[in-house]
Amino acid sequence: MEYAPGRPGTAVGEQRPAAVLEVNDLHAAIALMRGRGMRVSAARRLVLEALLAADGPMSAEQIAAGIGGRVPCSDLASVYRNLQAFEDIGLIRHVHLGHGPGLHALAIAGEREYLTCERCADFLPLAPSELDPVRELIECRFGYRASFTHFPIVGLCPSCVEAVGGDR
Amino acid sequence: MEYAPGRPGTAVGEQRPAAVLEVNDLHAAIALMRGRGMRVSAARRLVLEALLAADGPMSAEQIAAGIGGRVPCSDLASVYRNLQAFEDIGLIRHVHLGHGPGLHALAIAGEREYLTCERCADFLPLAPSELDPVRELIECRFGYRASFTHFPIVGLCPSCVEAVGGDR
DNA sequence: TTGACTGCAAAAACTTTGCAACGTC
DNA sequence: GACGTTGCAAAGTTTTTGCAGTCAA
Repeated sequence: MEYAPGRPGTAVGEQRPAAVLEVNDLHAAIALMRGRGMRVSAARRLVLEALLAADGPMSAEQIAAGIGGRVPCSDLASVYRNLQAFEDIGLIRHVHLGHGPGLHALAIAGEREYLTCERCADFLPLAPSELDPVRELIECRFGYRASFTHFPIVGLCPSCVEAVGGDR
Repeated sequence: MEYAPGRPGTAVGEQRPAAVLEVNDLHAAIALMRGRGMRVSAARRLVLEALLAADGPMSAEQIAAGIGGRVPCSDLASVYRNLQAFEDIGLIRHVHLGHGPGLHALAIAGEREYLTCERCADFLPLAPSELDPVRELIECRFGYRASFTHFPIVGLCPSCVEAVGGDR
């Protein structure tokens, strides 16, 4: 069974926050790479195209396999290296939605934080501002400044809450 | 969430058995095992002793190495199998405090939820009731019923908030 | 006695690294 | 032409599985 990323549930927070990077297409991403002194290779283009075509975070393996497996994409090791390089310049970020491989997504229009369901693996991307009240409550009570960009809030989504009943 | 490509036994977030009541010593744990039809072997005793002696969650490797490395403990594969078995009956649970191996702890006197620091790896165990206000806020706003037993709240601890300054 | 459990070995899943050849600037 | 990047191979880390022998009930 595959992890099946790229299927956000009922998007509560789909209003795009103020763009941080303005990376809204391949050319902008490439411009950013050039600006940082990175070379623009075919392998890197393919990684970016896969991420742009996806509707959610992808695993390195999915990216290496190419979009829908059609594209004879680059080597998995190169994909990992490039994901790291892209993350270093802030072009992408990765998130751990439960067990399994880390998932990568473009850092388009700023950060995303996640709620994810441990039962059905659905996830809900949010703009950080939407979780600010949660963050404030946690910092007020425990002093910790929480971030849900890299490790999400895990729990049961509304459907699964209903499915498993009121308890638990 | 559950990423389990052909790997039975990695189910995350399956409905767990009712929380273990007052497993506060080796005998109670053994009684629970017997009650569930499990055999009580030397290897299993060692795992339990290591967890009882620990002052926090342990990795499988630490458990296999024995308490302080003194005990010629059991095989790592058996440790993993037994941790799985113990978790199946609700005797222990495991948590992912950042990258690295999963960490295991007895489910003594109910659950523990965690806040963990992504900078210094410190963690703060809490009784679930302490996080109920956070849970309520999340469920009210997004419908998700969050649980921080398996994946903690990740962020910066008070010391690291101070160390990195006001901005993040 | 029986079959659950163990230790050992091997492998799977995910990720990183070394290196010679290649392709971008 | 220089050197950053690639693909291949190998290895590292964490966890799982197969198997024959062992041991708890």
